[in-house]
Amino acid sequence: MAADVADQNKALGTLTKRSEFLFVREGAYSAKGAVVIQCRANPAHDRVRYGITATKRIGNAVTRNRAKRRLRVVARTLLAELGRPGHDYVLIARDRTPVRDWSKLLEDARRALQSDALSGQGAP
RNA sequence: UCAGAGGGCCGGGCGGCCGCUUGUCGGCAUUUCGGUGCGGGCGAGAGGAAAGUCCGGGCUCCAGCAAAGCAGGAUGCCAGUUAAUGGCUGGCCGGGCGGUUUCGUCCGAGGGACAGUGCCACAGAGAGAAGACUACCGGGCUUGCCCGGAAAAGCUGAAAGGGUGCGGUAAGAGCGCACCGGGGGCGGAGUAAUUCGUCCCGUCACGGUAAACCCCAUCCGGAGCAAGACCAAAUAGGGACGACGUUUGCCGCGCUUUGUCGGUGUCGUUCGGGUCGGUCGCUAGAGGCGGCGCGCGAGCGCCGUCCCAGAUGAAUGGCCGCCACUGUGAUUAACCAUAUCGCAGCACAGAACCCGGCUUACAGGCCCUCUGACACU
RNA sequence: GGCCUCGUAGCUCAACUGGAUAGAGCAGCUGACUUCUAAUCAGCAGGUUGGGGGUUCAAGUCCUCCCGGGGUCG
Repeated sequence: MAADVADQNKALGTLTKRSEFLFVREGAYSAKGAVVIQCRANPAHDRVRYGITATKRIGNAVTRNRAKRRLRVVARTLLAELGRPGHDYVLIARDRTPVRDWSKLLEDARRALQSDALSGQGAP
C-alpha cells in the first residue's frame, strides 16, 4: 500500500489548459486562511492532478510567482497524502499567500483538503 | 570632518534539509532494436533596469523585382563615432547661475518667416508694404467743427514697423549726422558650424508663429519568433512536378506608369494536408574578461583567455539558522564611546528570438571631480 | 510576447481652425407648488480636462514622457 502512495506521488500531474481550470471551477470549493482550493472528480484519468492560479489582483509578477511557488510546494507535500485519485485540484492564491507564515499556510491547506466538501465525507 | 552638485560602480554573504529546468557521462529494466521507463554522478541556471515598447539593427517570411513619380512617416547648427539611429562624443551659437575680465558649470526639437498661404482672440486709432481716438502743428470759417501735415507723446496689448543723443522743423520724421544694432561685399583663421578685421548700404524694403499648412536637405518596402520550417489522427477544398498555351482579360502587400517576371487555363503524372499537439527556430554573440597601442573623447585596432539561462499554466526555488547593514528598546558607564540581549526592516523588480540606445522605478553602500564651512599643520 | 486603440462633473456625451467664464441631460442639494410624495418650476454645488514637462501671447486641443482601461493575434 505504501508503494501505491509513492506511485501516486510520482504520477502527480499538472493542469495546463484553460479549459481544464474551467472544468474544476464547477466542482467543490473550500477557502481556509490564505488559500482557496477547488476540487472535482475527473473520470478521464485515475491520477491526482493539480493547477495553481494567481490573479493580477494580488500583485506584480514577482509577487505572483512567489505565491505560485509556495503553493506548488504545498501541493506536492499534501496531495501525496490527502489527494484522491481521479480528481483534479486547483489552488488559488490570495492576498496573504506570499507573506503567510509557512506553518500556518500548510495548516490552511490541510484544513481545506480535510473539509467535508473536498474529502468527500459530506458531498452528495 | 561635514554639507551640496555632477559622474561612475555595486546592488546582500555563508551554511543545512527538501525540490525544479537543462547539458553531459555511466548504471538497471524492457524492447517490435527505432526507442521507452527508473535511478545516479558532475556542470550551469534572471536584471541594471530582465520593465515601458519610445528609436535603431540583426534574423525570418511576404510573386514579385527594377526604374521614375505621387502619397505617407521620421530627422534637422557643424564635425566625428557606430552595423545603424532620433543615441553617444567633441566643437559652434544662444540662454540661466556663480565669479572683477579670462573662466567654470548647467540647459537648449538649434534648418528656412525676402517660395507662397494662413492665423495673431479681447483690448486698441492701428496687428503688417498700418493708422488718426486723445494730445501736437498749419490753414479755413459758421468758434467748435472741417481740411491738411505728422509718426515724435498718450492709451491698449504678449507684440506698435530699429534704439540713444544732437541738429533740424510750423510740428515732426533716417530728414541729416555720431554711436550702437541690422544687411551686404572682400580678406584672414578654421574640415565646417562660426569667428575676426575692413569697406559699403538710411532704398534698414518686411514683427511673431513652421511642436500651423508648407519649402529645402537626408533617410525609410511591409510585417513581425503567435515571423517561419518540419512531423502529425478524422472530414472537405487541395499541393508539387512536367508538357501545351502565355493573344486578350484579371491578380500580384500604400498608389500610378513603364519594362520584365510569376500565377490564374487545359492535359498527364504524383504526393497527401489547415486547426489541436509536438520538434526545430533557441542561443557563440556588432559576446564577456585581461593586456598593449592610437585618439581630447565617444570609440577603434591587435593579442591572449573563457563559454556564460533557454522556460512554455512558463524552471532559475521552498523552509530554517548565522553574519553584515539600518532603525529602535532595555542593561552596563556620572556623560560620551563601547559591549550584551530583544524586536522590526532590508529597495525597484522576473528573461520569453537576440543585440545597441533612450525613458521610467529603486532601500542602502563604495569611488572620483568641483564648490562651501569648520578644525589642524 | 507582439500589435492597435481610448481617457473631459457621480454616469452618458459636447467644446468649430488653439482664443480665454470648459457646456448639456440624468443623478445630488435647497426652495416653491401639494395634506404628503411623484411630476413640474426656480436656484445652487460639483472639474488638478488621467499625471508631469515643453512649444505658443494663450493648450481640453499641438509635441513628448509616464499612469490606467479596452481590443486583437497562428
